[in-house]
Amino acid sequence: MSHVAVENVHGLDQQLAALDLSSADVQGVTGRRYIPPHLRNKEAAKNDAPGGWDNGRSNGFVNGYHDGRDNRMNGGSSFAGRGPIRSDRGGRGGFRGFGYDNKDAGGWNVPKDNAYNSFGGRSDRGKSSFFNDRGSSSRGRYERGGFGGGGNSRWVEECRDEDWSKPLPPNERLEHELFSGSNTGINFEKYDDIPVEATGHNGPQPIDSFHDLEMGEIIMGNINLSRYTRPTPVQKHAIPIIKSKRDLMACAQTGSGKTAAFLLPVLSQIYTDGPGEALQAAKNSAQENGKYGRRKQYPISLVLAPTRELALQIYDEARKFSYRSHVRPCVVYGGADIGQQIRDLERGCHLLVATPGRLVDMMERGKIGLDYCNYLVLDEADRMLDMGFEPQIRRIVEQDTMPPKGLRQTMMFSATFPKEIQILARDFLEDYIFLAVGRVGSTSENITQKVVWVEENDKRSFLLDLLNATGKDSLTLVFVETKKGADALEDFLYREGYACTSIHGDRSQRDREEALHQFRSGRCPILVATAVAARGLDISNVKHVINFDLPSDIEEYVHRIGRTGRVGNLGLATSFFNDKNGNITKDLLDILVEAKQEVPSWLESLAYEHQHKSSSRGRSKRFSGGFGARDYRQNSSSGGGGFGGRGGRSTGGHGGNRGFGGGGFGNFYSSDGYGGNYSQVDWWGN
DNA sequence: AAAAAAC
Repeated sequence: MSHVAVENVHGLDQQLAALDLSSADVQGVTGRRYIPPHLRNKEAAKNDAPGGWDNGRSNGFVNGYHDGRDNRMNGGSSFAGRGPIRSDRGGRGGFRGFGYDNKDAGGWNVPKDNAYNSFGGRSDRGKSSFFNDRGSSSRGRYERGGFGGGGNSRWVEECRDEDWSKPLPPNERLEHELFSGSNTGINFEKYDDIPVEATGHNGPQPIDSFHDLEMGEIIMGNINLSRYTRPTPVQKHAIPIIKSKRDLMACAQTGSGKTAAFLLPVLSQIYTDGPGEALQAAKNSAQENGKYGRRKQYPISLVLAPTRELALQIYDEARKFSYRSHVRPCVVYGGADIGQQIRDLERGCHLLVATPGRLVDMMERGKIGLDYCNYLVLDEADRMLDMGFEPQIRRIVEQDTMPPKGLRQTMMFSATFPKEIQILARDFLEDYIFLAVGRVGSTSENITQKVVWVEENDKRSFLLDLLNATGKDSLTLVFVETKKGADALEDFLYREGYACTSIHGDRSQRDREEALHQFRSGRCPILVATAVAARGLDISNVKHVINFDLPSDIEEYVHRIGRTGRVGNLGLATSFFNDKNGNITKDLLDILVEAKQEVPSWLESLAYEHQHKSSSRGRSKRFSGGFGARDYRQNSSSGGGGFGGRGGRSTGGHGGNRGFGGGGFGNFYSSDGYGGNYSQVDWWGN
């Protein structure tokens, strides 16, 4: 294989040295011969690794993981010598029953009970006999509740003549809970010159300040509490578009504030307009079904997301911006107790965040009616409309009681939006404005992107070196392609003494949420993840995203690395590339060039080879099968443009790699059997 | 040869 000849120039040691990590305290690189970290200092490990924490790495820290960290105390003696505890795994730490279980005991919606206190201060509310029957401990939570309060006639009366534009009284405890998070403020000042494209007739002027538009007392109050100073570029444009009741397809870079870009104007509009017909519908449902527990909710706004954790995250944002309002946000998603979710819905639901499957379930159970849903948001819209999700979206949007397009307002957001999916998306939009902030599908220049050649067998060793070079207190997100691969890598890292956890679709929802929590909190600063964590998740302090396995399409890559470098912060993304990744070569190269990143000359050469060997490759495979007769390939962004066709591109100037670009290197690869492989392989079948 | 999304 090609590796033989590459080794001297692009061996692991040289590549590591070139990575330029901030605390590049990488071992085993000094000598000529690369020594895998887990084979180094085996003797020393026995002596200087008390408790086995750093398992042979004697440079004083293991991934910034201190002996003094408090997770150590959770370990029983049985963990001596085995590394940190994974408190999210039942079998490992014996630690379950502390964290999540505790939360569970109080009901997963405990925070929402607090949210409901936003109705507090009205001592006359919700004192139904139903809740008063309960024991004192639960009454404390429920008696300030509002709409869900059981007695229907009272509830109906209370809902009458409410002015939704006026804030409800503050609640200090809830306010603290919602807004004490650390990184709510977004600093996007330096992006004023970002290119913006808005097409569609009569688009409104962008705003420059949150005060430029009348968003109402409640929204402005919550913006202040969130410490938002100025709108981000996507917010500047999307907010006035949504406020002027236009449909919208919006593309903006990862981490640029898309969630608030739709939540703020939608909620603002709901506060201004009030509940309208939805209130009457819920009232009727309540009257027809006298018993508590039979009521159907008619949300005014629906937000759909492709993963459960993202839905949860959007819901958490919605809680902030609905503080002190009459709007009660809810979230429903699979893998969690549906009974709990139903009970929560029945306490009132005006803005619903959902994953598609569970929402369909709720609709079929008669718990949710979309008849009065005036606002529909598809977050990560290209994912929501791809082959896996499209039927469910049509089921929800087109084949039920939701108002048709034109009557409802539809908004779509994503960082990537392949042309093929944009065409599909038009089915759901009416007279929409297309908004592109930055170039669609491009990456933030705040992210330093590195691509390194690593053979499969070297990946683990290389990963350990990267982890060891990562500073303390910074989070590292490691993406793999398969769920099995995630488990295997997590086990490996665990055995090597790293505080890590994992998230993927085969883990229980409880474990998934716990893993994310452990990662977010820094307790487990390494998270091994599949695509489930690629999109939308906003985790502060992710310093390094590692593509242990590169994804097969470039959109996935863009979203993955977008977990770092958010809201103006700097981030690092390192991708392991080898001859299994030929399918992404060209698109990856384009992304690197566009984001003004250093391009390894071997990647350039490979892209050139690839272009020659198979001209019709691109992202087409994702779209060629699933959409019937329509030709979605016509716009494939990866089809055109030859190697030499990229204007203004310098092929030299890549430092140490100079001299290996150009035809010679490429010829070497192809003569070595590399190229021949690629023209044949269809990556997930055929 | 995959991930995700309901039970």
